[in-house]
Amino acid sequence: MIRSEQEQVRLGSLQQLRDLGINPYPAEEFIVSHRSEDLRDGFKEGVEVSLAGRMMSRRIMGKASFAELKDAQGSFQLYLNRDEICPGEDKTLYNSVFKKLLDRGDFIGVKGVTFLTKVGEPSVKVLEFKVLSKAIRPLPAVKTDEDGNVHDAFSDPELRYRMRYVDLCVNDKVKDTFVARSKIIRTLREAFDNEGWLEVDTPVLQAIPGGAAARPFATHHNALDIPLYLRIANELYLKRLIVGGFEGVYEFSRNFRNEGMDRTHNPEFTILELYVAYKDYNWMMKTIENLLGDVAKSVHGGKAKVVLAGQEIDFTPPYARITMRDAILENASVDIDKLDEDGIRSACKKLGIDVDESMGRGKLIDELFGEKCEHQYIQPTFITDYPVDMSPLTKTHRDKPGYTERFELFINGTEVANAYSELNDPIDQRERFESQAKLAERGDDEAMFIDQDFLRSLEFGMPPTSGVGIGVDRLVMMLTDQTSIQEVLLFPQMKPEQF
RNA sequence: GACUUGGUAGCUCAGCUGGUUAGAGCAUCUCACUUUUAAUGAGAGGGUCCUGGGUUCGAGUCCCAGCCAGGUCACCA
Repeated sequence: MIRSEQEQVRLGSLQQLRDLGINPYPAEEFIVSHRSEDLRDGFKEGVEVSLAGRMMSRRIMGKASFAELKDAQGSFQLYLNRDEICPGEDKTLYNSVFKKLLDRGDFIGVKGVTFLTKVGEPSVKVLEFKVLSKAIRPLPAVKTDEDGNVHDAFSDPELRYRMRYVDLCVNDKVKDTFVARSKIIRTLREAFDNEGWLEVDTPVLQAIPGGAAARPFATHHNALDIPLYLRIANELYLKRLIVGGFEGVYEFSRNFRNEGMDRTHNPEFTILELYVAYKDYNWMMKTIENLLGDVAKSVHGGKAKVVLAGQEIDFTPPYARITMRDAILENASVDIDKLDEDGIRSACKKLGIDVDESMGRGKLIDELFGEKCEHQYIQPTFITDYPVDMSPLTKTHRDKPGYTERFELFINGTEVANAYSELNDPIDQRERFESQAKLAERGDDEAMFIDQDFLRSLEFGMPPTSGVGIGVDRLVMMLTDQTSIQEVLLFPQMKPEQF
């Protein structure tokens, strides 16, 4: 293996540490008394502390030095004085070990006493230090000046995503994004648990990849000798649990779709699915807008207004509600209620939308909405009442024939949530699956598979239920002002690197 | 999948119509420096110019093919 100059120097230092009897990778615990931010809060001088972390920078001034020690909370300044580190004649520990053999990026543990420097910087005067782990590769040397400008940022997206560990070490804002992601998920989970809804785990490996229309990843089970698929959705399993008597179930579901990748799509992604018995989609709209208002506040210090791509998004409920028919009427001047399938098809063609004969009425309406409407909805907006043939798992509308009780939530022109009054009529559900099968014959490769066991479960009776799926990754993007899904996934999908 | 932009030192980037030994800042190494904080001063080393072909007296630069990434589009109800 070819090593760079800097790596060779570090490997040499590693050997010299060993020659001095210092284990660069010790096994024993290092007791930490404080972490950086805790120590800074209510800082007092003269406190004995022990800290551990990564040494991010050093300023050596002859017989004294300063260093930045970075832990999970932040950074803290260390002060080292030769004669306090080495009270006797032997100055090796300071002159050789600290000044020569340690490098930026090494983990060290220190024991010392807190004090304020001349310029008032809270610091630890180090009396003892210990090598905890030697780094062989140099971290990028990112520096921030007194005005907060970042110099020589580690910014190449390919390197950042492939080596997220380095990204997290040197780009503090990256860590903040993932802390926010965790907080968003925790806030959602706490809200559901407070309602008494049950968090469940359902199969990731499925024999029939149902609940959505998407190309699955296929695999094979050797012992059973059958094909299995990574789930594209978990919806049909959660409904079986409502049949089984749970009145509220939810799952943070990692789903897998074998499709294109772009700024808002990764092959694996997380959907929060929630199903609550005896509720309808009107109740779900209220629930979702209140929930997202609270989630926004939880990550923005009590404020429900967030900035996303330079625009302010207000998560304060209530959110605008508009039917799909009215949305299309407003944005494309087409009244879908007055047109049959062929009428809508020719309206699409006039608007320059690419359509073909395999598309049914619902699919045509969906194209029309996707092309002309959805990008208009920047502030949180519920689009309601979708055509029945695009929504094979949704209850028909209580008083609008041909439509369903479904809504999607759009924020910043992107779909964030999709919810229904769930279809619980087993006869109707069977017919819907059959018409999906007909669409498939007609050439629609996104039509759903028929899941006979799911139909059987409905025949045992499912209470009226409302369900929702929330795109967790997209929600995190919107609450952390990120425009790429890769920025909210710790390890976004990449082509394998050649070593 | 299509189009497009890019790939040069550990990191961030220059490198003109092809022309001596490929540059800068930070980082690294050596020396100095006992309160600095983008520490400072002096000096030094460090390169598969993404890979493979081609054109040419001569290629980081031009051409072809490939690899990887970003962006846009398609796809993803």
